[in-house]
Amino acid sequence: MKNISIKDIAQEVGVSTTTVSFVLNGKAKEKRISDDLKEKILETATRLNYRPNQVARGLRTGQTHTLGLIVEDISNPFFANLARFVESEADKAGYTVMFCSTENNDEKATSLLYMLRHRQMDGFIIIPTPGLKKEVQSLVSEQKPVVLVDRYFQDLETSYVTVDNFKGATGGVGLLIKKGYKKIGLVTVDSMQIQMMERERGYTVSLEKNKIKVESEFILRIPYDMSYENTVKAIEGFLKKYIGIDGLFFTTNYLGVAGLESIRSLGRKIPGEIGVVCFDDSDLFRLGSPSISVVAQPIRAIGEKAVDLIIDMLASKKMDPQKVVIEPMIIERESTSNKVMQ
Amino acid sequence: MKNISIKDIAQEVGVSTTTVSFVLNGKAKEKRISDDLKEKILETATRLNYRPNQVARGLRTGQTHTLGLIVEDISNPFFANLARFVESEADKAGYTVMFCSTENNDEKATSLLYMLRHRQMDGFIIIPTPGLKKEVQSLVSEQKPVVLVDRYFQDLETSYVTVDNFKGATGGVGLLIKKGYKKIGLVTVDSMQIQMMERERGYTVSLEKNKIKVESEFILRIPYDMSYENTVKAIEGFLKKYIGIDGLFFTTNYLGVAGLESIRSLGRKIPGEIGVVCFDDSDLFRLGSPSISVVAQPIRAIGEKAVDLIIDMLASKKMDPQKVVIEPMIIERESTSNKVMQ
DNA sequence: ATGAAAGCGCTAACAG
DNA sequence: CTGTTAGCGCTTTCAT
Repeated sequence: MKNISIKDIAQEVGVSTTTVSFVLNGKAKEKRISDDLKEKILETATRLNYRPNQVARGLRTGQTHTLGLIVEDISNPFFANLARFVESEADKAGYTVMFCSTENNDEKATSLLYMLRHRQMDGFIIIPTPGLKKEVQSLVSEQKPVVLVDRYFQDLETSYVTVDNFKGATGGVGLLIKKGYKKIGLVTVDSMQIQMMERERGYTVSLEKNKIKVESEFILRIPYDMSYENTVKAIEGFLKKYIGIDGLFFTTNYLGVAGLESIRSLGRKIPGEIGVVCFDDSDLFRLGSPSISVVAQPIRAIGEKAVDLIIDMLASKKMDPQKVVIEPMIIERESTSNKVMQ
Repeated sequence: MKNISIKDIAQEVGVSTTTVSFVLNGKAKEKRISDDLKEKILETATRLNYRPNQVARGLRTGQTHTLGLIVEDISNPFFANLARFVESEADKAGYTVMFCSTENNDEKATSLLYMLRHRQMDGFIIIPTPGLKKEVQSLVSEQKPVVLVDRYFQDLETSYVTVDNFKGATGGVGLLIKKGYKKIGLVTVDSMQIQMMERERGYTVSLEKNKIKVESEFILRIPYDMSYENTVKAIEGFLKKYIGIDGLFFTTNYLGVAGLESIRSLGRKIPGEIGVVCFDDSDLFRLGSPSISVVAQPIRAIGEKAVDLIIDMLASKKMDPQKVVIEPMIIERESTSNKVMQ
């Protein structure tokens, strides 16, 4: 059974494809096509089970009604949730989303971006890898709708949606300090990307404000591509080396997960021996025992805002950079009970 | 800056678009185009930064090199991981994937499937909703490459990839029995879908084989669309009503998560007062305290197999139904320590 | 060894 | 009120 086209309908009804196209695109009124004919065309389309070929339409109109979403890793709960909200918000506006994961690899990201461009995406929502600046740059200079999410490039004028990373980290570390933890370590990604730098800055400033000396050995930087097992080992080694550490701030979810595994395997007690706060929330942090205090990102708001910005750009044809910063939420749980209480 | 097309290259070099197309598609040899010309065309294409328009190519060739993946909920870790493996396996074969979530809603699934068809996907990997049989049926009868995953329709001949749900459930419940738990409850989805029916059958048969009477009140069925909060409450009520229950088998990950929350809020101890096994693995189950024994699905194998089946169909044009059943893994953890040991 | 031309399915300016 | 026609960018048959 071959796909039936607008031509088949035209033939069946005995009119031209133009007329059919007009009716099908709701321009019957505008083009003053008789109601009788309109009905007949509509009825025939339904009867033949007509499905417009979006590829052809895309070629003709230059609009595919598809958005490209480039994330770091679709299996990471943060990005998986983001994807879900992006998908449903885009759907409301009649757009579909094409997802891809970069694994934070520049080459992969670049080729993914090319691929999406070849496929004529109408807009791009991108969690950029560190070296993607040039590619994003060219997208912007070609006036394509782009919104960066989670991170951005400081010296590149683009729209972006991100959480206030500095404030989140300050709040998270502040919570540990408030509860009496004094020797607080930081476990972060070995990356110069803005979101991580800001979280680290939040950590540093929070300590300084509380007159706690910042010890650079208390900062552990894990390369992004380190395996899960090695990450667990690295954190174990770190904790064994700096016995004095009584609190830990993780700058992202998967580091927190690995950290919990390390702490458990060392047999240390949370919060008795070590207080813990992690950036990003998850089932494990919420329901694990003990539950883990977190800096939670309002993922729904981030995803919806990113889509809304793109849709606005598409509608208005104005690409002026919009910078949206959303407030994170500090959620206090068992992992930061008062230190003195222990 | 407008996108440059094959025509621009032809003009620049001073040949026809045909020649350019041949060279670009690696048919230079076959068409015996001179090496000089070939080089010149290639060089010009690179210099002008030519990017083929895949929409146009798709219209012409009828192949979009895109697969549609319809999952239940992209934010569920099982599906998020599946998506990731599907994506990377498809990428190896030069295909891109378009993801959509149905939320197990028939209408949404139907319209998503239409949408993907309009966009001329070359193949479909589908986690079907209960009422999607007709749509899948028509896909199959139109000789489109389709693979169902996680579940399938018993009276519809299609390719599918699924785990051995019966065996997994038997093993999971068997583990509880082996450890001395006698009054085992089942928390499942109120659904007639095959994967859930098989898991329930595994539960029943496992009890029967061990001469334990199956009490229908010990089976709690939660509607798919019940909110998380209400699910937690329902499980709490269930546990309060049937005090005798000393073991619980959850047929899917999100029910397990809700169940842990219920058990925690009732203050019951795992495994002291209640043993727990859940279908599907996650960070929470692996790292929570206590850790939870699970029936884990080899997600990577499932995703890769599904893609391979589609790619084979595409290559061979043979759509014969392939039925792949993969072995689940029983992972024993703290939540099923010997009952007598407590 | 290379090019002309048709056509994939759809839209829209222009004609009438 | 409806039809003719050109064309989106690409592939491919047929001709030369």
